[in-house]
Parts: sequence; structure tokens; C-alpha cells
Amino acid sequence: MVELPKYRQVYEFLRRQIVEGAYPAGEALPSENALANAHGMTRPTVRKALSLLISDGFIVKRRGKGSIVKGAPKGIGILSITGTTSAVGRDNILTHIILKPERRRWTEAFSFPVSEEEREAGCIYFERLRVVEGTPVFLDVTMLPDVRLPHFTSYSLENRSLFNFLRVKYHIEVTGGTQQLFAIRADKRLQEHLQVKAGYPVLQLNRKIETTRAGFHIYSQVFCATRAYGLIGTF
Amino acid sequence: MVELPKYRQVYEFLRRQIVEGAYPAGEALPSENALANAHGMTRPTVRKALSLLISDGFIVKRRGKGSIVKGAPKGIGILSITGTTSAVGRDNILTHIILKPERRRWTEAFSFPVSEEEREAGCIYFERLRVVEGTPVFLDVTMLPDVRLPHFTSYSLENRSLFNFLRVKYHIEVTGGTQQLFAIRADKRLQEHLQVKAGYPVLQLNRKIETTRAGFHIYSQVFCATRAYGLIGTF
DNA sequence: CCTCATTTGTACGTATGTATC
DNA sequence: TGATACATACGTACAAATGAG
Repeated sequence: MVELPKYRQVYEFLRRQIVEGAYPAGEALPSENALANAHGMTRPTVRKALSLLISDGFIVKRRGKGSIVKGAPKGIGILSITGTTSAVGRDNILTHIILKPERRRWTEAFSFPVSEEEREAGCIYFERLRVVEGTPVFLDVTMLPDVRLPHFTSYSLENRSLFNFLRVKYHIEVTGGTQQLFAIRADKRLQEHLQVKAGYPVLQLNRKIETTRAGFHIYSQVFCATRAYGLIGTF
Repeated sequence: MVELPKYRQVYEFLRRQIVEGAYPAGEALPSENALANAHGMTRPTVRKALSLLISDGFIVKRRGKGSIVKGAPKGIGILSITGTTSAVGRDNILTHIILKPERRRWTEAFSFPVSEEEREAGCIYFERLRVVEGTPVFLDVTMLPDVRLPHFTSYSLENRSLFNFLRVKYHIEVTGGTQQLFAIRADKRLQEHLQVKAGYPVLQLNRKIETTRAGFHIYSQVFCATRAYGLIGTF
């Protein structure tokens, strides 16, 4: 088992501190030098951790002032790299398996081109519904190539983060991705699962997710009814 | 006038090279060491430039291989930090002023809270329509606080990037921001400007944009009909 | 299978500039 | 003015993945 790199450790540490409210919104984190001392590392390493917090939208930095904690945003941060599970408040999200992982042939990956190797490997396909505080919010369709994933289809993903699952079971780390956004009308299937009326506007997200394993991508399609929560993100 | 930092210069240089097709998709950029030598800087500086290209979705990196250029994605990259103008293909976008910049009182900034100073300063408000290849794609509503922006309302923003404008005229640099996404039905106003039918699903983007000037935010609301182009982004 | 050169990833240390208070 | 804090940039070292031989 490989240790997380130092900058990731501090990142995780600070992230937890912030969401737990150790630093109220508007307050500054300890200075970069202070953090470096406290964690036994140098300033460049701390800065790398902080830059992750910035791109996650947890802090902003002001020259001469410090790293100021942003208030917890209202909405669901699915636009960033964090998976759906950790994007919400986490405690109040339930995952319901609509279609268990099964092997398929690739047809297409949500308008993303599929490489030759991926096509040959075959496709693992499953559908999940995410329920936040009793109301269905996401319909999540996932496709990934069936290469070196022993016993994948026999595991249950009920209430489990796919990204964490891939990391601990198969050593696959998510590194980033591309996404495409559309506004569409709810069709019959979406009406049913997301509990909206016919023709209701729904967000559609097509994502191609890069990983540390070269050539291994996760293709994911998310449908989201934004009546209560908007999707939020930072840039 | 302050020079751009070195890492920004290389970033701009490589970015231009990529969009001009100097490195076809799938090819690797010169190695970090090579770039460092070529541009008279060290590897950390080059790496900073490359990390910008990654977050813009231009390249992916593979350990032991190099920085591989991604194919030009189809869609409009408005989700990232680049303004609307440079998000598109750039040559084929036209800006039509619907409402010229005028002073208003703040009511609300698209569901974002407005600070006391911003409220007191008053609000500059304007609306623009972006037309790509003959079809209207965005309706762009912008609000910004009227502080230390001499003669702003007297300039025309026709076919001009707001971000560039702020940089060269007022020394304000955009550093990032938060956005919120919804799928809505087109109302009367949107039907007219975006040329869609009643009830057509439209993407709504509320953005609060941070700048180098402390406490100065740009609030922007974008409506987008995603019939032809989806919005794309990386993470 | 092993070795080696190349390339990126992580982390160290140092120096100087610039904004804030 | 001085202290503090972040921004930029230098230089170095070793680890880990890749691909060629």
C-alpha cells in the first residue's frame, strides 16, 4: 500500500477541519509557514495542498492577508472532481441501485469516442439513483471498460463511493476529466425516477473521467433535477 | 505596466501553439526539461504553466511519457475561467449589446449575497447577446460594483472581452469564481433572444467571479440554449 | 527478464518581490 | 515603517513509470 503524498495528507486534513467548522467562514487558515512547521514540511508542499483547496472552492487566498475560508456553498458540488457521494453533505445521501453492474458491449460512451482497447475489453454498465433527504436528485449511468477488474460485477455498490471503491480495491485513482452539459426535457424514464412532470427541464452531464491507469476511463452520465439544489462548482 | 509572470508567458505561448495545431492531438509537448531550457527558466516554473494547461483541458500528463495534447473538444468552454469570448472558437463569435451599461441600485446578485461596500457603491448593469455562427447562444447579464471604474459606462463593450477590458483599463485580473447551474424553461424574454420555443429547456448559470482587487466581484448570469453546443469543462 | 535513459511526481531549501495591516 | 503573508522563481535530489534495447 502506498502512502498518500504529503501534500494530499495536509489537504485532507485541512479539508476535514474546514467542513467540521474548525475555521468559520471568513477566518484565515494558519499561514503557510505555520502550516509547514506544524506538519513538518516546507512551504512549497503546503502551497500545493492549499491550491487544491482553492480549486475545490474551500478557500480563497489574499496576498498579505492569508488563506480565507469560504462559507459552505448551498448546492451540490458535482462539477468538481469529487464523486457524487462526497459532493453532497454525505450523511443524507442514499444510493439506490436501479441496474446492477453487468457486462455489455460498447455501443457508445455518451458521445465520447471509445478507444479500440476499451471496445475490445467490453463494458461494465450500471445505473444508480441518488436520493438526498428523501427526494431523488441524480440519475447516474456509469460505463467503464472491463479490464483487470476481478469480481467487479459481484460487488454491490449500494451506498458506496465508486471512486473510493476503485482506489482501495484496484488501486485506481481519479485524476480529472472532461464534462459536457445540456439542458433537456425529462423523458418518461426521467419523469419516473426523478419524480418530475413531463417535459420538465433537467440537467444532463456527460463525463469522461481520467485515471492513473493509462487508457482507463470512466464514462458517466448524470441527470439532475435542479428544482431544489443547483449544481455548484468553482473555477 | 506589470509584465506577466514567466509561467503565464509560457502558458500563453503553449496554449497558442496548441490551438494553432503545432502539436496534433495525441502528440507530446517537449519535455519539461526541454521547455525549461528553451524558455530560460527552471522546471518548477514550467510545471506551473503546464498545470494551467491541464486545468484548461488542453493536455494530460503521463508519468514517464510526457504531456500529451488532447484533441480540441466540441462545445463551448464557458465553465472554466476563460471569459465567454475566448471560450468559443473566437473568430466566429459576435456580441450584441442588448442593454448598455447603466447605473442601478443593487437588488440582488443572482442569489449571491452582496457585501455592504458593494451595495453602497451601486451597480453597473448590462446585457449582451452572444451569437455564434449566426445562431444566438448566450444571453449574458452582468452586474459589477461601481467603484473606481472611471468612465466605464461610456465605453462600448461591443465585440470586446470584459475580462480583457478590465485588465488593460483598470488593472483588474480575474482569479476564479463560483458558479451555480440550473435547468429552466425558456420564458418570454429568452424565447425571443435565444430564438427557442416556449418552454424549451435552457441552461442557467449564476456566477460570482473573484478578482485581484479585494472585495470586487463580477456577478454574471448566463442563459444558454444547448441545442447545438453543449457547455464543456474540465475538472 | 533486466538494464538504462527519459520523463514526470514529490519534496526539499532559498531568495526576493509585493500586498496588507 | 516594520512585521507578516502570499507570489514568483531559482536550484537540487530522489522516486516511480515508461519504453527501448
